[in-house]
Amino acid sequence: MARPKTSRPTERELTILRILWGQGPTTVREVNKAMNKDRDTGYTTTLKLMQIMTEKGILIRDESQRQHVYKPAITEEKTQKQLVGDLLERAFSGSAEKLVMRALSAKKVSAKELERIRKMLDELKGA
Amino acid sequence: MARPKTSRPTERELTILRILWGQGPTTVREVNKAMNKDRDTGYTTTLKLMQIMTEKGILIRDESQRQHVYKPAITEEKTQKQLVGDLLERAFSGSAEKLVMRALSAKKVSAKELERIRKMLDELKGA
DNA sequence: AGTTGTCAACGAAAAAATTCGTATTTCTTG
DNA sequence: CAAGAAATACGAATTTTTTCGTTGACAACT
Repeated sequence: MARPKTSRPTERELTILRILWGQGPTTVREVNKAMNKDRDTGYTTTLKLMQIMTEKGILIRDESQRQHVYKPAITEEKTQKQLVGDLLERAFSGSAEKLVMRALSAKKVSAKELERIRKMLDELKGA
Repeated sequence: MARPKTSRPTERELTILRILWGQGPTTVREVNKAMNKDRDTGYTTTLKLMQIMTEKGILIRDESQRQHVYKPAITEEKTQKQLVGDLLERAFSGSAEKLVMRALSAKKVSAKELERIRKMLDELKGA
């Protein structure tokens, strides 16, 4: 009777998406190879995950070759926006300020990056 | 044969944590009441979740009263930092800049908040 | 043609997360 | 004290997520 309804990618699905974002459209074998740098994962496990993701509409499959080629159905940008927006509500009750604060405390950020973030703030303010 | 150990709270566990952060230490009944504003949830379901969370060490239970009183075992700050740090790695390959950018595009943020975020950046730069 | 290697399809099973019914304990009130 | 209310404990069922073994298709090579 478990009943989640969010269309959020699961843990392993996100791993696959991250690999596809990094490498562009590719085959199960390549994804599985990248997967194994993180954690031992059987080939058929990766295959099954990607088949399920295709059924769910998370991936798109090109079957014109014997080795099917997969790519995300939704852009990296949209997925990331959805994920961070979701965390914003679920863990920060909607406070972007707090989320940003925690993010910057969780990870050391270079001065250069800080500068770019500041520029982004300026642009947002202008708009 | 599913996932290994993740020290990350699950979906429902996070819902409960958020309620406890907002209300302070409280009883199962109160948590369940708040829970039902989001989604229909039986009392025993909430109870069971909180019992499991106590076993896991996520919550601390005060049994001195008949109505046990629960509170988070870890601070809101640490949990949030862990969650956002985790998302940072899993979905943004460690780029805090990108995460902040997506966060600010996912949610409209007031000028006042933007100003406070800027101040935070200044302090980080100083340090 | 037979062997070998690679790949997708399928089904099943294990693990984790979620849900709730029932039993039991404890308190309250008449 | 008895009866009912309210709370916790226990156990099990259900759903989702993750994993992989097995099979069959297909191609390349001998």
